[in-house]
Amino acid sequence: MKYNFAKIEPKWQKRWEDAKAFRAVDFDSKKKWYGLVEFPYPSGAGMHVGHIKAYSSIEVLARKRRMQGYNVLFPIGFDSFGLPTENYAIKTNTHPHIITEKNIRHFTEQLKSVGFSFDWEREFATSRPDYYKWTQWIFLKLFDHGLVFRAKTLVNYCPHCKVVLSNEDSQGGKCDICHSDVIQLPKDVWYLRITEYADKLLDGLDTVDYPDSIKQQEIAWIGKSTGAFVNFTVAADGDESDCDTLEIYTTRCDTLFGVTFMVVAPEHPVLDKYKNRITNWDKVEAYREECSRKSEFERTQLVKDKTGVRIEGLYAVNPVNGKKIPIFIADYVMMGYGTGAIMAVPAHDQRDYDFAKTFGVDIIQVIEGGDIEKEAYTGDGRMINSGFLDKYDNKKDSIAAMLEYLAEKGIGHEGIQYKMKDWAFNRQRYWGEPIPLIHCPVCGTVGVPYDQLPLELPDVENFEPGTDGQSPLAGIESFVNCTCPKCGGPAKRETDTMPQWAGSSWYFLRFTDACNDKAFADRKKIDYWMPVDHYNGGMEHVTRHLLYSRFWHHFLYDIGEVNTPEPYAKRSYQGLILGSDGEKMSKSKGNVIDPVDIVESYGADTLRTYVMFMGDYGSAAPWSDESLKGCRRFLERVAALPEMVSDIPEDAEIESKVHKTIKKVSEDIENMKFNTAIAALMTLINDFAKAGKITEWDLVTFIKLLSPFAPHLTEEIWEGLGKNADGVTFLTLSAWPEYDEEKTKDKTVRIGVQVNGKVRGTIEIAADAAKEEVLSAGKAEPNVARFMEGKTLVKEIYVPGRILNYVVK
RNA sequence: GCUCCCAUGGCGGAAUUGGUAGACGCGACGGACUUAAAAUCCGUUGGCAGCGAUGCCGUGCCGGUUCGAUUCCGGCUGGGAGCACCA
Repeated sequence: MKYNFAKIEPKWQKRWEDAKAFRAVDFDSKKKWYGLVEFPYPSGAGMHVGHIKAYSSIEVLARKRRMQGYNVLFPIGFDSFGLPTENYAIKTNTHPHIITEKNIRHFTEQLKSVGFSFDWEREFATSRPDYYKWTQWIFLKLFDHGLVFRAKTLVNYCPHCKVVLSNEDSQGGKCDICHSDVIQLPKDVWYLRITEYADKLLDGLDTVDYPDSIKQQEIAWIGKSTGAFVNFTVAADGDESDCDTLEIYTTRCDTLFGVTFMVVAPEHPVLDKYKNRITNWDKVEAYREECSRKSEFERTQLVKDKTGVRIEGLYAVNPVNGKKIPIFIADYVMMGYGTGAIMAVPAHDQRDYDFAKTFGVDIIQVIEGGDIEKEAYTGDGRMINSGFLDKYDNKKDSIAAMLEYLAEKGIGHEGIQYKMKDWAFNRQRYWGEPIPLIHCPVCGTVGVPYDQLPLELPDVENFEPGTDGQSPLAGIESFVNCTCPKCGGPAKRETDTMPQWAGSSWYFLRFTDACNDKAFADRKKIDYWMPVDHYNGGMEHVTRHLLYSRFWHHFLYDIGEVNTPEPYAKRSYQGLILGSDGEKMSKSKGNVIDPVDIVESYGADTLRTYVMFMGDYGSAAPWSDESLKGCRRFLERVAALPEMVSDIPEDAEIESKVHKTIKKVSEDIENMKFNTAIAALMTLINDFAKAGKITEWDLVTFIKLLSPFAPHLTEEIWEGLGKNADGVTFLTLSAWPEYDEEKTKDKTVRIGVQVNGKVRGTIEIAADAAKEEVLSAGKAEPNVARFMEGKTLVKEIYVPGRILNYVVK
């Protein structure tokens, strides 16, 4: 058979589609398997070769599962709200809706050309009202349960995109979309109380099958720490009656006796309260001003050189020893973590130490060890200069003792802090889900009634965000003005939209029931399909999409809408495909590979096989046209296999090799070791070539094993064997081969024979040979005998089937 | 700075979790076919020495445990990812 992929591939894609071969059947009695890939953002650039790799793993598993008799749900949709489309709309003055639908058509065509076995009947896009109706519905549920709140705080703001960003969207101080520097602005924004779910998100990790790297990244992002809140007293010089408490958070409350000053964040409200008491207010205000102009990036640059201003006219009192200590304002203390104020222990904290050295504050050592003349000592040791704590010599005991003391005196208590912050949720942009809230002057903030959903995104003339920091929706009076659902009085709509991540936070649920207009999904269907059995996606989503969607799902579980707290039973990730130069693919470097070009010139099967063969699935690997051709050569040899089939009796040796390959390929696919699965098939075809002739069973088994990787070619061979006479008995739905364990075992084994740990020869022995027999066979090996001659045998080690080692002196 | 991960031929990568290092593919070299090239097929391919059998060296570096270490432990060096003044 000549390998004409250009003819074969569209032919089978059409036949599978016509026969609805990959349709998932709700409530089927077969065991369900739900495989998920991160649905694409339909950008104008079209599909990237990285999409192919990301989707191929679950594709291979899904095809194997169908052959194993599972009822498989392998869906696809589009995550179609977002800034790139909106920016393109502004540039071309075309409605984002039109651009989006066009891009979706393009993506669909491209995905189909690769032959992915998606159930296209469940396709949807997050920007369509019948979908975002339910995104809004879930938002309202969050609102009803007190998980949506508005607060004026310092927020991350991208001046380029003119939009407020969440912490997750501004990792490393850079905007997630345009990569420009993010600045901090005080702004009134909507938050989702994800911190309420911090513990559930942490604990849930123990119940799921995620790689450690993913779990650790989520744990680090959530950043749970246990410590203590302690109340210090602040008072004005000369007027002790004018006092207040200043609460701090610390993880080392046992060092309280070493506190020599306090530091508050520049934005701390205590400053405003004592404005009239602060004698150097000019300096304090100037410093505040200076800090507010710095970007997050600048603020984290000067790690060594601490800046700050001493607050004159105020002092604090250390609650454990009554000592008066100075208070400073400095930007190394953040308003967003803890209480925005710290107790400074310069002897045992390097930042406090640097600050104390710069400002000439006392340093009192309270833990023995190190050399505090040079640097802060952060290790463990015996407590000193610490009153009742001096008897303790480790931090666990001293912290426990101090906590007890604080509780007894009523000056502090144990507490928990998280690095993760609440999710800033509104965006001052057009192309997103309208936030279904109404501002009523009488009733306050009121949710849009559920029966009025979806709150449709109105058409606007101009998609450009307003210079006043408002969404384009703010300019549409017919949208803004409404009546309050509670009191019926005039009210105004919220005009901001939801962030990019809203639609993807629950999309996997929609796939269980994509067309439902009564609920986000039918509960029975959720119960049948959920949780997702295997979810593959990129590492870049671990502290964004993965965290957000787990949060929403935990919430939906808590209000009784879904059957499990965790949405994904198993998560994996793919490594990047780099350009042939080893660099990350980018247009500017000119090293981008377009999957469509590869499909056209080499075929989808070659592309699919290659991305799975390139290397370890989880690692980055550079693209190589030469290696791609190697996979093409392999498939051409496969196409020629039927010519080798003849009516001969099964050769025992070949049969054993086929059984071993069934085992190897089956196990490797389960372990996502796709490269070695394909290597095993290459080895087998080499063995076939050496044998010259093979049986039809050999061939059929081979193409079944290869089928998940190269479904079109193998389907064509299957048809050529007359196995698809009815037109619907597809190879890709046939039974996965089973192996006979007995036949994977060799009758004889070659083992290495070592003398003092060095291999000196090999012997071939019966697999079940007795130890005595093997030991004498080993000694008989001429080269081994040469190395043992004249020496005394000290020890003989035989690991059956593995190694034989003689220790001689 | 902290946390985690990684290091194997000219290249991508294998190695049954302590048991013959380098599977499979690419590239390279030699040969067949061809007027020629491409394609295809056959052979060789970690380094050094040797006609060869074979020997020595070899999984970033130094040391340890072990009959035996790519695998385990300690210490370096180099690279990657994440977090980043988190109190």
